[in-house]
Amino acid sequence: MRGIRQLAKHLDISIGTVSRALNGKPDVNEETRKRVLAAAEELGYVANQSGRSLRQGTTNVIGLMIESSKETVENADNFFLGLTGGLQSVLSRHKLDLIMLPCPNDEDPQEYLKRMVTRRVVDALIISATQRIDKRIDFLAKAKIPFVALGRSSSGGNYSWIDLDFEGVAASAVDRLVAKGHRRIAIAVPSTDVNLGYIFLDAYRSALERHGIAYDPALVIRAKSSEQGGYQAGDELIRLDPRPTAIILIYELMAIGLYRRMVEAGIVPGRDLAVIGFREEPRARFLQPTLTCFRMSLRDLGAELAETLLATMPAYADFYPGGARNTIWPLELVAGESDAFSLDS
Amino acid sequence: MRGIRQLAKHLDISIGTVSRALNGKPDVNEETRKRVLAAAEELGYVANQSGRSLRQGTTNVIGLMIESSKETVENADNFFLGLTGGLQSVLSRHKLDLIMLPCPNDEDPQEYLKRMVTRRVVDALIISATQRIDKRIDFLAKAKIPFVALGRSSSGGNYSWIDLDFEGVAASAVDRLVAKGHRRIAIAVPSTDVNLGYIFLDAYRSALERHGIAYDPALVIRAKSSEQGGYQAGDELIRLDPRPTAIILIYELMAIGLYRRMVEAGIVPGRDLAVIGFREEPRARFLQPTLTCFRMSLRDLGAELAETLLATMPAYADFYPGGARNTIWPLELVAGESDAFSLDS
DNA sequence: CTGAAAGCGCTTACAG
DNA sequence: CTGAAAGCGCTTACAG
Repeated sequence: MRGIRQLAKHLDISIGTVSRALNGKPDVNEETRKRVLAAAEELGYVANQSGRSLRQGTTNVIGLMIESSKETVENADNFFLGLTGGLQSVLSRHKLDLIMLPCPNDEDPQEYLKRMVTRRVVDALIISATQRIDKRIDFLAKAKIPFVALGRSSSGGNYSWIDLDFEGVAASAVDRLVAKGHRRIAIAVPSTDVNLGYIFLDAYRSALERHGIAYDPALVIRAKSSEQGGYQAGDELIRLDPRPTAIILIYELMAIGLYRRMVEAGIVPGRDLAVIGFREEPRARFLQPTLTCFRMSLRDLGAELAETLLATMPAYADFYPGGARNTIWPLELVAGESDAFSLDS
Repeated sequence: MRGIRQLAKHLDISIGTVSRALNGKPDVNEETRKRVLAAAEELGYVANQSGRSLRQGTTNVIGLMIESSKETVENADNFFLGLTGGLQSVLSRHKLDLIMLPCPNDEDPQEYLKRMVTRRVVDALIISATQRIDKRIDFLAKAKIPFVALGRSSSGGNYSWIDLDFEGVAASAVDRLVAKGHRRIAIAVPSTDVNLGYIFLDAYRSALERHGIAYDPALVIRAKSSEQGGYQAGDELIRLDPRPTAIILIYELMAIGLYRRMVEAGIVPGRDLAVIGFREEPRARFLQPTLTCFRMSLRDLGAELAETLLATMPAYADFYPGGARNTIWPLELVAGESDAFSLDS
């Protein structure tokens, strides 16, 4: 007998009025509202979410799905935690809460998603690590669950997504290296089916062709997106003959492993090999020579994700007009020393 | 009219029976159960969680609270994601789901916790980053919400916690350094009020005294638990006169910044300065010389956390007898090259 | 401006 | 073994 009923009894007032007062409905006497608010505060009353959800048909919770596969865990860094601040800054305007949904390794991501969605734990979802073919997108679209994807995919039709500007990064990395005289430019891409690998590689290829440099599949190194992967990529790199004079990494932490392999081989990054990383990262900031890479605000990206998501939710679409949105998120070059030399050829 | 009612109508059976069949209650005809399960699968029916929660009074969801302050975001690494696998491996046995609750920076952790708890979004909680005085613990105890803390605190009475073996780590680090002839051993501890800083420092102090070495407050360097912090700690270290010959870091990523500062100063870690880090970390694995540090399984820790939590929940206590538990989680020394020299004195 | 009542989707005593 | 009914805690038309 705790809950709104008890609070109402305490105030000697009906539960309907209590509810209206608490929820800021206009048709409540200001005096009454104050009394209700004060009593709620005093007794520590907060509406039971299950009761609300059941009645309203919404949970007021937004889920951020995370695939906690071994590789993700090692590499996600604090990418996701970095997003939460921005996401919450927008969601809190609408009294929506954010929860993170870590998909267990041994559960199929689509099954997990389906379970969370059909159980109605969340009103809407943010998914990430989109695969080239991603069944989750089709499922969410079919189930009419509002969602936004962090990452493009070939799946689905007209859905909202935000993706990093892989094209811009690849183009500006290649441009920069070519301007410094490089012609044999290697690239490290993920060994998995994650869509960004394809996009990045395509963009690299186009950029090369724009400069009249033939695309050479031998210079594409597939590696894990980790330090270990960077070490392995370095290993492959030094075996290439003739050796590339530059390498573009899709994942900045690879630089740490790559540097280490280079040093072992007596190759000095920034002098014998130009290196360009991807996202600027506190962890890579201490590399020597400093890494040329690209900067973005995770917080701003989080906020944009939230707004894009809300735009797809009928209840909030009015605040964020425009409907389904597709955004390419720009990154800004941060010049370091790792590619600060020119080739004398 | 979707939901269990629709499913029941489809099967031409009562909703009560459908519910019992779905929930594995014994008093259901096997034939009926099969039909229900098949139909549920076919129609993609999953019980609405709000309905269940409201009726049962439980959500079957366990929350892992994360404070996403700027410092945590930069430093948490994948500590939390690393825990989720182990947590889920245990929780899934009881059909409990895990969600992560990121507390916004601008919200008081206790208020956030209170809101989540009173709204009944979760049945129980795992909290971390315990402060020396942590109001959350008192609140949860008073509200009778089952919880387990990752980290000890001076707050609260008899509650369940698991904490890393800071005493063991400090003792074995000091023992090892003393055995190699070090007497001036510095230590880097967090600049915040997080409880582990106090525990670690106390243990370091006792270990020194055990070896008859006087405790010197000047050798205690307060720094942020990050690479930047490591760099600053290094900066302070080289200003100390006489300079310490060894340093123990409470956070392994500090080693990256520390190394960098040492190299700038012409001091070679592993030759001129002995360094011992804390938790082994993929990120620090590529340091040269390799870092002496301590190993633990995040997955196992997650599993232990889950079992400890379930032991405090009336509905599950039978499976995990023993009541409130306090566990010191051991770490195993991984010898590296960063302290592999002896002082000739 | 307020109260009484319906009903969101489920589970679970209670009859039979 | 099954069905009919109550009720979990809320919000919201509907009267007044």
